[in-house]
Amino acid sequence: MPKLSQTATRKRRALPKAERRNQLIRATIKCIAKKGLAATTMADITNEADLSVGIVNLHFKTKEQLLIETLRFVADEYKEGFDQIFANESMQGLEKLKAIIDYDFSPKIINRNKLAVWFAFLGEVKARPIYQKICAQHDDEINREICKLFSSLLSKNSKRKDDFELIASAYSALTDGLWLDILLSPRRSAVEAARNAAWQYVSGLLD
Amino acid sequence: MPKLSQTATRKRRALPKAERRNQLIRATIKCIAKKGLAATTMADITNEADLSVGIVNLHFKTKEQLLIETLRFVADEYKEGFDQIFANESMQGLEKLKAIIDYDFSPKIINRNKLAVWFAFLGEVKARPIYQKICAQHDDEINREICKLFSSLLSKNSKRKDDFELIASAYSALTDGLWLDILLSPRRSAVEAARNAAWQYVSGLLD
DNA sequence: CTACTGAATGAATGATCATTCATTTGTTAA
DNA sequence: TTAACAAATGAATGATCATTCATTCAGTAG
Repeated sequence: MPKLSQTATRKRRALPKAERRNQLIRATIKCIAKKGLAATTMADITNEADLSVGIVNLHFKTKEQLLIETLRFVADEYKEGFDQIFANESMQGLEKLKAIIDYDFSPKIINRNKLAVWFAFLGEVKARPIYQKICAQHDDEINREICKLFSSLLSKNSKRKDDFELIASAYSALTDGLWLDILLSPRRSAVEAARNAAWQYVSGLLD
Repeated sequence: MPKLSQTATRKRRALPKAERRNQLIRATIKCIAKKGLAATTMADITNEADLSVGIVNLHFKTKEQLLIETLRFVADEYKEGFDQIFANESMQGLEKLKAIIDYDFSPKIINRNKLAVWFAFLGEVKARPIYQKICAQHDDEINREICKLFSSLLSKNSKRKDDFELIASAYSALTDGLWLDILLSPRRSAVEAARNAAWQYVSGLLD
């Protein structure tokens, strides 16, 4: 039985469920970036959110569930911005690819906390099929779009027109690798250099 | 006080220290690949090695130390093979780069357990400076060599000769991204495709 | 104001796990 | 053969942590 009246400085306010869940997910992202996936405890997360320990089990059934939804949150956020660009029919071909590159290295995506979360989960993928599934779902759709884009971009390039699938996966791998680079060595210049590297790869293909 | 005589089926044999340490590191690699870095316990590791729980603290002071040396093991192993190729003076320029690509996608390096270990640690880098340091140490040296290589390869290419640093980091990022790809979707064809993608990138630069 | 609802709290619980160390066993030098 | 040493064992310990749930409290309908 809890003590009767603590000197509780905490203000209690009921928030819409969706907002509480978001608040907890944001706290989880911060904690994973700060302490790592392995070392992040429920107490860390609820402290970061300035809430009580019991609350995770109220809004998410378990810690595992919170982690899964945190991964989904990060993945969905990326995909949403990506889809917006692809849905924009006023852009075509190279212009669209340029927009994707700008997006991939914009402050919205290049956020060290979120990059840390993304790679923390990727690192557990072999052991946790559920993480694998969440990542793969988006990757497949993205890959299909990128493939289409390169297919049309290269259709007039007799030398490379048949390699569009290989090129699309190289492009995606390059982006992943550059993100990892930024996470590992957060030099001020790294983001600009990464964007240039991605752009140079693409423009080199289209000579 | 331990019980006096179990029906112990385990054979006890003193092994040279270095061999026991290697045995434990190999078991750690297997466990991290199977259960993930977060979920791997000392009991898992010592079970996998068919040894008793106390042995890790005998040969490595703590679990953390074992993990650090496991990361170092994987990193060193890669670097050793890389250095061998670079030290071979009978290869030059493009031939050497081709050898590096072959090495990067050879069975020695493309081992899903080791890839899983590598990315598991990378995912914790932001939270654990020591992991960062171990990875960065090799990366810097490797990057310097790759830079030199591209610098000489591109020296006669007036269009790209000044971009060799950008190109070298794109090349390294591409390799990392392709490894990640292989870890995530272990299709039978992925390794061949990855090698081709890397090679295509390089040959595209040299037209 | 009162009663009701359900969000939020946090002490308590029980499970898991790294680490310790007294004891056992293999190895080797005398 | 034996004594001395070092390697290995694994039960016990204590720390950490996720989860539970009785209780508290804020908001609201009547």
